[in-house]
Amino acid sequence: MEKENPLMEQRRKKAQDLKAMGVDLYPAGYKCDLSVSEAIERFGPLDAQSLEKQKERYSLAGRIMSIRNFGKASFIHIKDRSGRIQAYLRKDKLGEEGFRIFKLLDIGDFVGIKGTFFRTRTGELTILADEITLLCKALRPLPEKWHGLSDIEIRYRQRYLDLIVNDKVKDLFILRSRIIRFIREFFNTKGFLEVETPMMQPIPGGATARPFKTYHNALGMNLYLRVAPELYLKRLVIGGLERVFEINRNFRNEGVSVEHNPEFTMLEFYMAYATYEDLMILTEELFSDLLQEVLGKKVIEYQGHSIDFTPPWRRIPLFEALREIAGLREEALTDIEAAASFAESRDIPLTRRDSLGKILTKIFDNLVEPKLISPTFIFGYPTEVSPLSRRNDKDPSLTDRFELFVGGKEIANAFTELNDPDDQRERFNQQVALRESGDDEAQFMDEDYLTAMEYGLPPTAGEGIGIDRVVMLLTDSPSIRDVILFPHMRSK
RNA sequence: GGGCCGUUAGCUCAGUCAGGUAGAGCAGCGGACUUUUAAUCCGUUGGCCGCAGGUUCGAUUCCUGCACGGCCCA
Repeated sequence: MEKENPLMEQRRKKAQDLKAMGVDLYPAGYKCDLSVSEAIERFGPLDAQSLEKQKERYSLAGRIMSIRNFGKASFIHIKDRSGRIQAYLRKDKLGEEGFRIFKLLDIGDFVGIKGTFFRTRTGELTILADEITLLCKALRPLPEKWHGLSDIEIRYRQRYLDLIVNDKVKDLFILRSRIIRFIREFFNTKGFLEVETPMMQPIPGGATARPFKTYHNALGMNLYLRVAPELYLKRLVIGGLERVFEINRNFRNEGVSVEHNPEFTMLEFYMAYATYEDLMILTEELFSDLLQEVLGKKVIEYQGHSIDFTPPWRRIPLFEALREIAGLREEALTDIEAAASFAESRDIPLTRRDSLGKILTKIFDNLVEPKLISPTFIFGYPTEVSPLSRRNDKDPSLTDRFELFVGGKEIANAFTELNDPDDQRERFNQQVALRESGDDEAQFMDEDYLTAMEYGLPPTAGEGIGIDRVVMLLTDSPSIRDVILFPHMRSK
């Protein structure tokens, strides 16, 4: 157990004194007449004279955030979920004993306050307390009032302190919640059914990523935390649900960075009878409505860039982007040697087993992706890197797939689904071959999914959108850790 | 995994270049103060200087290793 610092000893002493006076340090509940914002809404518009006439008493509750003492009177600010408000405590109003109890309270304690509202000399709406009730004694001191809490490590590890002290952090997570609520409503309105599919899967599929492994004792089997819900959602489309979506966590066993957390929130949705081109239009509508709803505008500022989401967005074939933006010569698109030497000339590291598609992907990630600031659909991905996507009718070496890039980040991945079970089997076989040659991100053979597919997956298009990255964009956050309440950290 | 940077009081930070046993503001504690709001004024407590070694008469400071964090790269 950690040694208590002197500040905590003093607080414990005060707690003892309060207890000795018969004060309950941790009472159950408190009846609040108003939240802080309701109080401000109701009494904020009134001037000093009209407030004088209001004789009704109201109760509020919150955490003490500051105390300014004046001998026989004090000003404090208390904060609840909705805001902060000042309270004025006077010895002649609280009484001898009430004031003595108040003097034993600290910043960080929760209190209930009952009284009437008035306006101070400087015009601030304030509750004049005639009763103060301790609701919870805090034994540890809060971070400092002026500089607040800025140590990034403490902010992430003890997010509750960050939330108490940094109002902007609270606002950000409220916005995150509104974003997710809007997305949910958007899909519900369009006739999509929200579903939940397994987080623990016997065969991890649906994405090119390394899974976390776990073990089920009673069943005596290995399970994997899902890297994507994709194959289960498509089983539901086979089952006739036709329009489904899921907003939930995916787990990928990879390093952490400003753009990666091992568990992250993904939206996936599937729409029968649609194509990936229909999804481009749907995605434009989703974002443009989302921004209008939660920000009231369609243009955002992200890390110094102004980004306009007004549709339509740019659509660039992958190979054209590689030529025009990365500066790759035409022949390197089909010649692995030329592509590899181009990559090496730009200091892009390759491994020996990298296929042409992999090399082109790496060139894209390094040279094109960072430059795609305004919303851009890149489409026409090679079949070999798209094992679940339908082949393009005109060029079967490519698939009907797009990725959406905004602010130099990949935000969404979508395609017309491969629904030919024989082709799917071949693609799985290729993945298995990759895995056997040492690529532990390659996918597994999934016979159960193939069986489902043999019953008939209607023509369908599906898309995944990284929710954390969307929240990063809309809150101008440089790191994914800023938009996840409890980002993963090494244990100390 | 590699490179660079950081870790000093509850919080925010000086001090480290040039080694001599640690400072400020806020918070806390004591005192004055019944309309303040970073309240003010007087006084004052508080530190394994991330951890472990090494060099040295002496290390928060120099060296090495480790831990945790940040950024960049893989």
